[in-house]
Amino acid sequence: MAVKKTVASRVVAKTEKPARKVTVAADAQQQILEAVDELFYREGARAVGVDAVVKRAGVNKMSLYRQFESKDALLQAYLVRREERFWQRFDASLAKQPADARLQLVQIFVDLAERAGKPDYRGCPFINVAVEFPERDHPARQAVAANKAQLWKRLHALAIACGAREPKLLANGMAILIE
Amino acid sequence: MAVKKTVASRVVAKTEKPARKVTVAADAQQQILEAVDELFYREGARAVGVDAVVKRAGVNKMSLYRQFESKDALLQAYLVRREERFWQRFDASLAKQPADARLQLVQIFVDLAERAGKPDYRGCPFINVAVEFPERDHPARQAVAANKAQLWKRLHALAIACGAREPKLLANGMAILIE
DNA sequence: TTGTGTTGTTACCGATCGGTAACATTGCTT
DNA sequence: AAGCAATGTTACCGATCGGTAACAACACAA
Repeated sequence: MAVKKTVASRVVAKTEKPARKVTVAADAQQQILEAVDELFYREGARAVGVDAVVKRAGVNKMSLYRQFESKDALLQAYLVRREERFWQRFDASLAKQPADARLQLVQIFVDLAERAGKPDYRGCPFINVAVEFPERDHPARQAVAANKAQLWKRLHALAIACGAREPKLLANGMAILIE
Repeated sequence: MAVKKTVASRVVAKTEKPARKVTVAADAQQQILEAVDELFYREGARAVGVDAVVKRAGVNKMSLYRQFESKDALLQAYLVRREERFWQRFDASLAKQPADARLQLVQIFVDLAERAGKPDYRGCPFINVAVEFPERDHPARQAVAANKAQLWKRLHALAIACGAREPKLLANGMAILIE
C-alpha cells in the first residue's frame, strides 16, 4: 500500500525525483487492455498511438512491449475483448425472449437501437477497424471477417428457427442492418 | 495529341530519358480528383498517402500541391464531390416515385440496399471519414456533419409529407439506418 | 532567338510513429 | 547484506508521410 519513499528520504536536497510508480505485469496488462478498449474505440485504432495508450494506462511504454509483441498484437487483443462482449450482449438479448426465435430477433434490434442512441456510440468496432485498415490481408481483418461470419451463422439459425421463407436472405439483410 | 520527342531526338546516345509527360493544370486537377475519389473511398483517406494519389493520377506531386493547398484541402474536395453525387442519387430515388412521399422513402432504401449489395461497396463515405478522423474539430468532420444535418432535414420533411405521427423519431431512425 | 510562364524531377526537411537498447531502480528471495 | 529478476526511464533508430525548395525541361509568344 504505502509507497516507500526511498529516493526521497535519501536525497533530501533539491531535484526531488517524481517517485517511480511500479506496476506488476498482470496489472499493467489489464490497465493497458482497458485503455486500449476505450481509446481504440473512441478515437480509432489507427489514430491512437502507443504513446497515448501507455499514457492513458498509466504505465511505461516498455511495460507495454513486454506484454504485447506489437501494436498489431494489441489490436488483436482489443478485438478479442470486443468479440467476447459482443456475444455476451447477443446472448443477453436472446435470454430476454426465451423460446421464441421471432421475438429474439426483434429483441436483438431493440437492444442494438438502444445502444446506438447513446452519445458515446461510435458504430460497430469491427467495421470501424475494417474501415481503418484497408489492407485485406491484415491480421485484424481476419478477426473482423470471423465475427461477421459467426454473426451470419447465428442470424441464419434464428431465421430458420422462426420459420422464415427465405432464411438466407433474411440473414443477409439483418447482418447489413447490424453493421 | 502527338507528343514531340524533343529530348529523344536530341540525345541519340545512351541513357535515353523516359520522356517527360506534361499535363495542363486543369487536366491534372481532374485526374487527381478521380484518383482521390476512388482511392480515398476504397482504401481510406488516412491510409492513402499523397504519393499513392499522384501515382494513380499519373501526375507529379508538385502538380498536386500547385492545385491543392494540402491533403486536407484534397479531402475537402473529395467530400464535396461525394456530396454532390449523394444528392444526385437521393433525388433520383425520389424521382422514381413522384408525388407519393411514402413510396419515395421506400424507394430510397431500395436503391440504397441495391448499392450496398455491390462488391465494391464500402459503406457511407462520410461515416468512413468520420471514423478515420476522430478529431472532432477537423475540417472534414464539419462537412460530414453538414451532410448528416441536411439528410435529416430532408428525411424529416418526407416523414411529415407522408403523414407520420412521429416525424422526428422516424427521421432519426432512418438516418441511423442509412448510416 | 529570346524571354516567360508552366510543368516535371529530384532531393530534401521536419514531424510523427512503431519499436528497441541500455541502463537505473526496485522488490523479493536467500 | 547480496544477488537476482522484474520494472521504470531515457534516449535513440528507422521508416513513413506531408510538404517544399530549387532547378531542369518544356510550350508558347514576342
